[in-house]
Amino acid sequence: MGDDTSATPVRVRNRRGEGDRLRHEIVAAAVALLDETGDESAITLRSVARKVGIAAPSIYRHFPDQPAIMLAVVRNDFAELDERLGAAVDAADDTPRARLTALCQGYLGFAVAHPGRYRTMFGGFWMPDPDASSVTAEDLGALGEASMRRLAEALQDCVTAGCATSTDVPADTVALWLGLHGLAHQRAVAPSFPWPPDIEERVITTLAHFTADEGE
Amino acid sequence: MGDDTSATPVRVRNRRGEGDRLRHEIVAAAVALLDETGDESAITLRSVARKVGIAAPSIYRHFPDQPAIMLAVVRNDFAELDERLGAAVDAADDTPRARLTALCQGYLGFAVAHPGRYRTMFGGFWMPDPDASSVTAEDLGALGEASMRRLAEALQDCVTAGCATSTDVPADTVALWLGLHGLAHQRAVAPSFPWPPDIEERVITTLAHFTADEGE
DNA sequence: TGTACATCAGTGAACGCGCGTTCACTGATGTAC
DNA sequence: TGTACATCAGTGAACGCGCGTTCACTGATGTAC
Repeated sequence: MGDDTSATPVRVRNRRGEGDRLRHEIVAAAVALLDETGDESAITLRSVARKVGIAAPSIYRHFPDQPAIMLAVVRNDFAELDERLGAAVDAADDTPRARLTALCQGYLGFAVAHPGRYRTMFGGFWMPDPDASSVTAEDLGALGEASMRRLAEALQDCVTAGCATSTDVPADTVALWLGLHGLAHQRAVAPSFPWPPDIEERVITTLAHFTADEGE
Repeated sequence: MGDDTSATPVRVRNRRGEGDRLRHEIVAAAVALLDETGDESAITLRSVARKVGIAAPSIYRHFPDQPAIMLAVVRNDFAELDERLGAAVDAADDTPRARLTALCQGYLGFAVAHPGRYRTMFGGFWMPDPDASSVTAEDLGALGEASMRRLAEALQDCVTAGCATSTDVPADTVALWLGLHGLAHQRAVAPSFPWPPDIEERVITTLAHFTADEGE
């Protein structure tokens, strides 16, 4: 009945030259599905199309296949993580130790705030077959490099300033990250486990090799 | 014609009272699928039935639904992990430090040997909806308790013997396990990452809080 | 200013697939008499 | 020892579902002349 006033939001087609806006809507809808369900398998081509309010084939104008949507989602999430880490460092006291601590806490905070995203980024759910999808191994390997670099620099600063002991900063950076990841991941996966209240501090302080002569 | 000698293995029906044997065949087939593909989503009710060589509905005589198969697989894997940890401790030198180290190495060795199993056990892929499946939260929570206890006891022995410093053994056990898990999990998920060669030793030694006065 | 036309954003119907699950069944095996 | 029968292990066909992807298309929008 020509119900323009219907409660159902009617999508207005983008104007010429603005077709790229749908791309962002698609990624945003996929991220929203992930946040709502906490389950990356809820992101299907058809569920995303439904969420955006378009026909399923319309997605192909913007993504070559379904894994390409996932890659866009994960890239988006890594960019947000890196942004959060940057903000955490900026807000911290200007000592190497405080900045490294803030970085680690920011990382863990991201995982607590977005467990579904964290599992999708780091959980290894999503290992697309390179022969059958448009996503390459290089696409995947490049993810998270920026955040790892932040961690390495912060730890190096601590060592240089003498507030952390490490004979091999790159290797200890990896070890520190593994501890953070183990905690972030397992809290996302098993939130009902009886986590010790000071587990964050315990993991960070131990793996950062902070020297004892500086207080918290 | 009447090819009893056919190359295709023809399943012989179990005799009366031996129907439980099929249950084990089903679990074994599911584990084999996991080992071959490294992907727990390859374990479907139908793929398992195909692997065993039975009709799909035959599974329902032994499992109420598909998640019940997964639970049986995961329980089987946790039992094997615990067995491996027991063997690792038994084979180690009889010092607390050597035994804790062997335990940690056994844990990591299991993950390297069976990355698909490890990801299925600890990856959080498989969080069945309790309303829609026969698997309960208690079923899941009980998994891995035995192995965690082993770790706690070994760390306590180290502290008692004075070869590790810890003011809170339960919490430090969790932290140690998180480091092991982070490494095991991330190596299973991203094997192409440039892992430092001594990363295992680095993680174990740091998180176990070993005292310096004893050599490797 | 008017109009034909190319371009662009998005659609609707259909495909084949594998999935979990149901139903009524088959036929061999052991058991009671 | 023979036989009727209950039990048990497993089957075959079918269901409805959501998926990714393809195809030929529609109709609004901007542009060239």
